[in-house]
Amino acid sequence: SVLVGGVTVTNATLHNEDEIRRKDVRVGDAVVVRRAGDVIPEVVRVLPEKRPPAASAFVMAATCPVCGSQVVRQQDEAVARCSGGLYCPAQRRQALLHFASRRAMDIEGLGERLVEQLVEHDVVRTPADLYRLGLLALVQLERMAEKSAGNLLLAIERSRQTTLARFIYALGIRNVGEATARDLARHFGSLDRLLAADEAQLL
DNA sequence: TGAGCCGTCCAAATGCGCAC
DNA sequence: GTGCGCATTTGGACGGCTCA
Repeated sequence: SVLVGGVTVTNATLHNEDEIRRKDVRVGDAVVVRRAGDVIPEVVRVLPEKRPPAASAFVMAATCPVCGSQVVRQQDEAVARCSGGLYCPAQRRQALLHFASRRAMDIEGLGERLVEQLVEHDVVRTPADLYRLGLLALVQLERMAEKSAGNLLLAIERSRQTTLARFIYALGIRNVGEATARDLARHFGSLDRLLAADEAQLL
């Protein structure tokens, strides 16, 4: 951690692998960090005069550190992704977090720590599993007593009453954000018609 | 009861794909 | 080329809750 403008910074973004190469950032380098906006810390440049002799170049991992699946980077894309899909616990966690987020299904109380536990204990594998959760399973978890468990179950129940647009957005399909989800919902009108359109496309 | 934990929200910047 | 939408990044404030 370092102090930048009176704020402790523990991590700073470098955007992607290409950016690391463009700025020639190596492991062990001293760097200049600036705050973009209120809080976002950004690595601006390297201080070459402070580079340790043993500084090594960054090498992107070939396999996912969580599930061991191959790391794939499509041609013309900047991002490298784990190819494990929902088999990968890290991807499962993020899918659940996105599903529950306020702008998606808005399940209050389902945050990072709780999702972490649900995935770790294999209680929840897909978002659909959330709707099969019971009080007994929840109160086994850390920092989850009856009050919290009850509140969470209520929030999950409430989320059943949602809009088609929110549901589509909650699925976490790449390149389908809120605006696209709204467009799809407006165009198809119902989930059945959307699914039917999908099947018609496959035939 | 109070300390500490947890979840949520927000800010600005940037990369990228795509439509026009 | 421009504009839009999506995704992602981090720290701090705040309210609700758990637990010793």
